[in-house]
Amino acid sequence: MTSQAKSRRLPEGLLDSCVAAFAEAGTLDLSLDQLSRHVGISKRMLIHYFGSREAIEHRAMLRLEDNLRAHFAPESLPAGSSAETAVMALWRRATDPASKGVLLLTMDVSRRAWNGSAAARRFYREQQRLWAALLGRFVSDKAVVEEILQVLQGAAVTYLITGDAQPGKRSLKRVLTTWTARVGQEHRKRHTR
Amino acid sequence: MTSQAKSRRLPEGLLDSCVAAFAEAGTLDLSLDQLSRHVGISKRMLIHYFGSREAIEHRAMLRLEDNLRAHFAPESLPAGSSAETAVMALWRRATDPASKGVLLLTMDVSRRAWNGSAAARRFYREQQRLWAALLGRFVSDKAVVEEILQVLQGAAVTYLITGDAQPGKRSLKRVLTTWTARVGQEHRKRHTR
DNA sequence: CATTTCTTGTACCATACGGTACATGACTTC
DNA sequence: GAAGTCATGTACCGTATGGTACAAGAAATG
Repeated sequence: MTSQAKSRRLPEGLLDSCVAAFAEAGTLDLSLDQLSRHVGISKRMLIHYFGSREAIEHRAMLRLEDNLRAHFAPESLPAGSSAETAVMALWRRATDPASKGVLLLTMDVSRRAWNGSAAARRFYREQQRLWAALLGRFVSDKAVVEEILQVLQGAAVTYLITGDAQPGKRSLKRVLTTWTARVGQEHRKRHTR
Repeated sequence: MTSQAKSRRLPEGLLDSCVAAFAEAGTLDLSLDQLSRHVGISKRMLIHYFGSREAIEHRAMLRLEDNLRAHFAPESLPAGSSAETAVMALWRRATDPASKGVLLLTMDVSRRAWNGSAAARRFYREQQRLWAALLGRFVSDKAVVEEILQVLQGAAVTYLITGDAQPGKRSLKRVLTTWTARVGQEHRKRHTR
């Protein structure tokens, strides 16, 4: 017997309902009873379909990963836009009130990651990779991409706790403008030398 | 009857033992049974002294706040050092393996803050204020202080999850060097104009 | 010394959790 | 239509949790 002991084929939309419930709760720490109430199916059947609570969490993470990949796809950004407008668009999308639950949920997964959950760590790594690739389309300097990633994470924490998205926005803008300024400057130097 | 229903005078060192146990666990989510085992006192007596589980958490947060204030006191930094060396020293201290539990614990409090706990929110606000004041001693530009705060938080998340303190270190250094470069440049401009 | 108050251990309670046993009915397949 | 499989509800189990009842010593206080 391999790792997945048993997991029947899920009814249409069940997994999405679970992810939606988790997002609304802003955490994966929903009891099976609460979850079952939310998705309109008995706890009994949840276990029946998924096999275990852990399996629910695991599959929910995978599905969330897919959703995020679609939500933050490169194509969804205005093509050919400057780095600054692109990052600002990303930040606006991340802090969209309608997506707050999703942001909370991803932060909850991050917590599980720093608490040692292997699945959560995988999720985090993948998420970082996704964002790095996305940013890399607009920012050539890898060090700057790295810095933006750090700022984004910190800004998300600040936003979730204080409800204020402005500090993050300002910091991101600062990073981008100083970078573009420096790049332009080096350009000019190289050209006038 | 006011808010604190009952809380006897605590035995010497009890609160510190609790904070130490929380730090070792890296979270406030320790059951009373586990906590009692750690501090060598019965669960019965924990409730007796503190009044409730919630009170334990609350007082532990306050004590942790004191500890951090002492640990990151301005005097503890090399006086008259440059902004960069100061921030690097802070980062080194924050990511000291011996303090990993404390860092985990503060992040756990942050999680409680974004989950709505009023006490945790207060802790977070105070913590931000403390760091901002500390950084303000070395960095005059408030926007830069704000940015460093965001980077620090993001860097802490990255460090806790991946175990790698280098990305944070690099990003912090980047912020500082570009800032000092810009400041020096403006200085020169102003002087040579 | 008698009485009251404080301290502590043991045993317990109610609740919530993830998960299961079992029964019952529906559906398929020969 | 008999036999087996699947889907589902109800009732339950074992465990962990925060917290309490109660009793019995220990210490203070008249």
